[in-house]
Amino acid sequence: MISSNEPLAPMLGKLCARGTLDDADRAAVLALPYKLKAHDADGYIVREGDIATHSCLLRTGFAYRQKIVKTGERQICSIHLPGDMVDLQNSLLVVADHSVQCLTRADTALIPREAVIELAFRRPNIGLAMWYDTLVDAAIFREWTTNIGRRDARTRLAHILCEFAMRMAAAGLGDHTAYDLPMSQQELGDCTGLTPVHVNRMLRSLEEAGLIARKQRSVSILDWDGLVSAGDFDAAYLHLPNA
Amino acid sequence: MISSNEPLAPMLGKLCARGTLDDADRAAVLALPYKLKAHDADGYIVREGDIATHSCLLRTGFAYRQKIVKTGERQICSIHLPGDMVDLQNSLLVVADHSVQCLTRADTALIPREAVIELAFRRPNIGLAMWYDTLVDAAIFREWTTNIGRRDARTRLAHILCEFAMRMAAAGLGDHTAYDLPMSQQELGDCTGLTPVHVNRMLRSLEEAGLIARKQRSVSILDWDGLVSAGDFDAAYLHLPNA
DNA sequence: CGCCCATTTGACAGCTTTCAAATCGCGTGG
DNA sequence: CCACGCGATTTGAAAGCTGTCAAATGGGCG
Repeated sequence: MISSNEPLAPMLGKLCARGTLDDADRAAVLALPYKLKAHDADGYIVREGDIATHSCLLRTGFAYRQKIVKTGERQICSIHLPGDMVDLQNSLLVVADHSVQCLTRADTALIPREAVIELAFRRPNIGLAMWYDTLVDAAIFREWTTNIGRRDARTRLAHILCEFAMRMAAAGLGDHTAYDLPMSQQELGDCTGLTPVHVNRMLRSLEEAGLIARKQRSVSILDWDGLVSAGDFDAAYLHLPNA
Repeated sequence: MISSNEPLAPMLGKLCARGTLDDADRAAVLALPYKLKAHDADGYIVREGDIATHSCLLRTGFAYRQKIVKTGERQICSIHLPGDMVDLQNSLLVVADHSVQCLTRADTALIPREAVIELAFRRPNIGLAMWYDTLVDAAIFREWTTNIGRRDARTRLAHILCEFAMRMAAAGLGDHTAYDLPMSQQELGDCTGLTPVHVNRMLRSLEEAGLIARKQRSVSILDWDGLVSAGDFDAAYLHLPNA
């Protein structure tokens, strides 16, 4: 068993969920060179336009990908949990087409880009798991496009609450009926293409329907099946291993 | 030089645009086993829920990825041009989380999934180019999420017209000021999260502003800079090689 | 205790949708 | 070569979901 105080252990856990790794693969992952870094809430991990030199593992804390439009509004394209490899996207594409920013204080491990690529092809099991992981990210992007493009506000919010519940549970951060959501209603709006005012109204609607309860930013799901139905949610796109 | 009547030649062209391939790599790509298939307009290449056995190269014609929501409406998540490897996404994820459908009549080459993966890891240059290609797809998904979530209807349409123009030109299907768009206004609406009626009005608005001209489904861009500005368009996310 | 930011609420405006009908384009058949 | 028919496009009017603006309330931190 791998000691959990290995800094790269969360990455190993993620890769094992995305593919099949043998003992030598596991050791190779933990042997990657890295540099630890701490980030404040709202700190940037990557800025749009950056040239990638490192790939980033989110060890603790939450982060999100965002793009800014002409009017100054922003769109959050995905949320990342502890254990996520936040930046395989940008680091292979070289020039970052979006920013990655911290939602909370966070600890990361920066791994040189070349070391990641070298490992991916030296040990195909690992490479396939990493590739798979980036494709799951892509599947989530597609679902978010669909969510914003073709669902009404209430359904969008119910959907995203279901997604977070499933992913938090899969990451071991709470079961799928209760979790702490480290996001403001403004940020929820930036995820769903809504204004914070309307997010507030729709959350209240979900609460009044008895589907969820809120206390500060912790969400309890009182009626999972009801929320799944209200959110038109089908977890297939998350490609979770034990589903 | 590779003979252009090699059925897999379009794939080679795409991969060369996504990475650096030597002669042995090129020969290995063309040596992939494949089966040719013809599709009618609206025919399915992959259906949501399918178990992937083959990866698909779009040799001629246009295709799109789509997801259907509870109300029966659909969201188109991306458009694919001749030469695109339409299904690396689904074939590595195993269970398709979305459908791929033909916009026009199309010819494809089906390549066994295992052969693709084996080649990717046997020849890292090829693997990296394929991985890169899936990441560019992901970058386009993010931009579409942003487009739909945070831009108004007119801007969305101008943006998508710019994207098509750049990609058509990059694929050698017209220059970036005129191209044939094989989509109905209904389908444009499914790309942008709009109704066909509103697509019609906004296209007219772009036309009246002197930015574009339309004749049937062929689009002429009269004022490229104006359309780029109206569409808040920055081609960086397309990660085109010669940009 | 007091400040600051997030949340909440209400009234109103507006962009986009909805519903319907007319027009146009184009392949088919006489 | 022209009439017919069907789907796509176009247009108008009205409804509605979501956004905007503004102010009140609430909670956390120094």
